[in-house]
Amino acid sequence: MTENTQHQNSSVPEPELPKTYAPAEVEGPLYERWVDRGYFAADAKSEKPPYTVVIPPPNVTGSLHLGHAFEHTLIDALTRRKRMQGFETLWQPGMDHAGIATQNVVERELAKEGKSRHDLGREAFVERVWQWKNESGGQISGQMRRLGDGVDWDRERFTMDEGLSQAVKTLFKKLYDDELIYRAERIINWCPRCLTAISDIEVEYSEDEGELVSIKYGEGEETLVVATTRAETMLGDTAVAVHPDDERYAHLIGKRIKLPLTDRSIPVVADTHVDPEFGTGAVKVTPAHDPNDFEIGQRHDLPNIAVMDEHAVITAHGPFQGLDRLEARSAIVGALRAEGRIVAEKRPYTHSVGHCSRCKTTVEPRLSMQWWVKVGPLAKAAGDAVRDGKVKVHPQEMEKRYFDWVDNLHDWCISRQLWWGHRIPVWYGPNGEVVCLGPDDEEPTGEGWTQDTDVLDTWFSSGLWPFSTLGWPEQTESLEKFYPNSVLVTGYDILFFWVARMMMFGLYAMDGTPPFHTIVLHGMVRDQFGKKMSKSFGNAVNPLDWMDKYGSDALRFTLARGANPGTDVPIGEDWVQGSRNFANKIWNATRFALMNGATVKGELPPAERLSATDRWILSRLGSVVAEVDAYYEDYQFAKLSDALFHFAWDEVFDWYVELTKTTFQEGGQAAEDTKRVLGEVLDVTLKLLHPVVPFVTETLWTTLTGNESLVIAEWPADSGFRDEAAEREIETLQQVITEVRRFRSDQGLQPGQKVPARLTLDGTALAPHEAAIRQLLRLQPEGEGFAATATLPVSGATVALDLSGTIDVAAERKRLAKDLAAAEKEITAADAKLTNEAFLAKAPDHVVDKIRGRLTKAEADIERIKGQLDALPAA
RNA sequence: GGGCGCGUAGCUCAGGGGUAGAGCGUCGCCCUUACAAGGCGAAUGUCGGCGGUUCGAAACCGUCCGCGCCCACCA
Repeated sequence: MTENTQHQNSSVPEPELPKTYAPAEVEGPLYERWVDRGYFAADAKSEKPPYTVVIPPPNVTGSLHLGHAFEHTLIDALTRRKRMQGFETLWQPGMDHAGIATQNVVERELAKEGKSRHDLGREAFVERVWQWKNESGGQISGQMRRLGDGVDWDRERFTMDEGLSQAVKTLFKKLYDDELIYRAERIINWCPRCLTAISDIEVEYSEDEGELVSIKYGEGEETLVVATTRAETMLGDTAVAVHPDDERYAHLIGKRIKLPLTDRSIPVVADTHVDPEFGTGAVKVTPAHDPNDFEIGQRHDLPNIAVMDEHAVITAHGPFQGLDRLEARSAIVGALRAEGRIVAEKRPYTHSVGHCSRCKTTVEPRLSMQWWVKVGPLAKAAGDAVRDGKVKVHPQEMEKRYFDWVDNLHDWCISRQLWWGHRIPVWYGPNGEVVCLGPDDEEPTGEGWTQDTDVLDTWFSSGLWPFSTLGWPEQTESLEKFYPNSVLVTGYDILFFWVARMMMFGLYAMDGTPPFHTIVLHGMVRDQFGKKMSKSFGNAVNPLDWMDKYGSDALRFTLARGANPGTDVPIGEDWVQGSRNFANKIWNATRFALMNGATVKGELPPAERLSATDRWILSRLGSVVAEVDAYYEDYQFAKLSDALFHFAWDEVFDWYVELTKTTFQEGGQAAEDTKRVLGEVLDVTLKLLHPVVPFVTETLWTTLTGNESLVIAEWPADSGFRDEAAEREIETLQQVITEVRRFRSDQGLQPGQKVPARLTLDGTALAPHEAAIRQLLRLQPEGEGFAATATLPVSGATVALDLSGTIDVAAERKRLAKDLAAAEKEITAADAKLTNEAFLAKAPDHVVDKIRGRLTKAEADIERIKGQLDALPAA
């Protein structure tokens, strides 16, 4: 006891580490130091092999949520490890202009001032958005710094900046010239609130309650009944369609019938699209307001009559003009009822209704002139790149979704009737000229020339992100060095929005080179009960709150630990706290090591000279390095974090460190050797942990080694050292100690209470560990008048404890009886197996051996337990 | 209507033909001089139901029940 104290005071100075782990103080100064030293700067001229990952650009509108923190943790861990492995690493930062989202936010700001964007005009409005972007864009960068994202800030890009805008124009022009972009009038998804077209995937469908009404069309003999949920569109009907084989309506096909509430008559057409089994088998056809009807209209050369404007307000002349679509619906049904044309009253009907993904307004299909990307050849190439194995998808199950999508893709509507975004580079001349400008072309200045007023879908520019950020279309050194990207890490929710588009554009613009080799799709962050996080539900968490409270390391570790491939990640505050506790544990263990002279200086002592304890931990360390590497290569973040957690805490801190205490007390060469081994184990463990928990490991490692930074340290290699004999020996030691501890606990002995004991270890593997056993179990030398009242034979050795009559015999009998029953059950089970000929004939040898071993052990246990029972004093 | 996935300890989830695992939580003892943000010990599950394959099934197959997600132009 006193010796130990002396040892600390005399030979080793107090470590520079504060006694208490305070995450905020540890993390505070590190990040800017890393940036200032240029660790994260990617050098295109470097000889090192490149490793590139782009940030999925967050919307400038916002701040980062836990989903970003999660994604960034994964990307940062990957790139930090690669950097340590000697790659020239580029973690590309930047933001997305997020067309509709941003415009909506700024319009809301304006609304507070009682203005609309039209009050400002286009130019002033766009100016206002830029202003807003410049004011709020810094938030995200601050959060990324706090998280520890090792990005190259000098390369930060924005999808609307000058260079990227040039890239957008270049690609548009190329696609246009290749006739892969065209302009056409089609039915599109229209948001009557955002006042723009949106693409198919920007529509979210939900099962909504509607009402189906049946309306009688026609006069006299020539009538039929149609069913609809959208009565208001009847004003734009230009036909009724029936199935060609439907005998009920055969006599009407080709005839014209009267359209109620109007003075028009419309034809009855035969079209196989109609399902005779559904409803009445007759469908009203409104080509201007329904995509199916539009196609029927095309087939039968029907006119398109639009009856609503961009606000979904009725424009058709008559009593309904000016009514909103919903008001019009009930008004029209009312009018029809008055005419006696409602043959079956409204009945509830659940059907799929599309909503704008931005504002949830019900989408109105609308006939409109828009710009389109002809996706056929692009999507084919995007599918093939994955099919051919040029691009790998993790987890692989997601491939199927990807194929389903790219193989069944409709043309992509890329024009938006917004002001914020990349303006379509097409000009119209006074004599009907249409000119698409490239990035270097002069804008036409003559009388009557105007530019297309639409902007591009925001995903058009994000589709170029893997190469536009590197300077494309210029053939820059960076493009040469860092394209294609190594891996893309993003959520499965934007597989179609973003990943597939990058694949299409990357392959197209970069001569068939896919934008990345590997796609890693992660899940969504959820709350601790697995519920989706949302502001309205009140379970959304600001990552900064938890980082302030527990540290970025703790948040990162928790997120990494939950990252099972492709699955959603639940997270709760308790878990972050648990990770903070882990960081604290690492902190304290390292402090202990430093106080006891752990070192990384000099060669490791030769294995022959090392104790079994040292050989065991070095053997385990090698295995863990290999294991962690394998998990990294397979993007198994949860597995690698968990492996490190258990190795560090259970094996290094709870066992190895405890065992070194005895060695350090005894001193001598063994202690010197152990100082070096302990230093080695911490050195490697901190390196392995660094990509996930960069801050605390940096502080501890630089203190331990005196080196500049862990960020640029070399990633550990598996030493290849394995010592199975030592591993078994220490395992036995652990079993003995656990067994005796359990006995002590059952006996109600206080942990600190010393007990006189006699150990008989001669001839067993445990002989060299007597001092450690005594220390860990608080066993004293037997002393005078030693009277053993409990003897535990374990692994061939015995531990006799002098409990001087205080033993709780009843408790011990109970425990032993339980153990005995378990062992007997084990024997019965093993016997049954080993006498089963079918089993013996078919089971592999190692299984049979295992069962035999189990039998032997159970038999030995029974002997031991009987001996213990016999040795117990009478109750 | 198609496709994918999931139902394992109180909660959240790993595992995956050969004696049921982790984190958090629970119970008991302890401020043992790195750490109470800690140590030691303990309890807890007919691995959704039913069939089948197998020497052996929580795992493989079939089926049913319950959940989730993605896709789809059925008025």
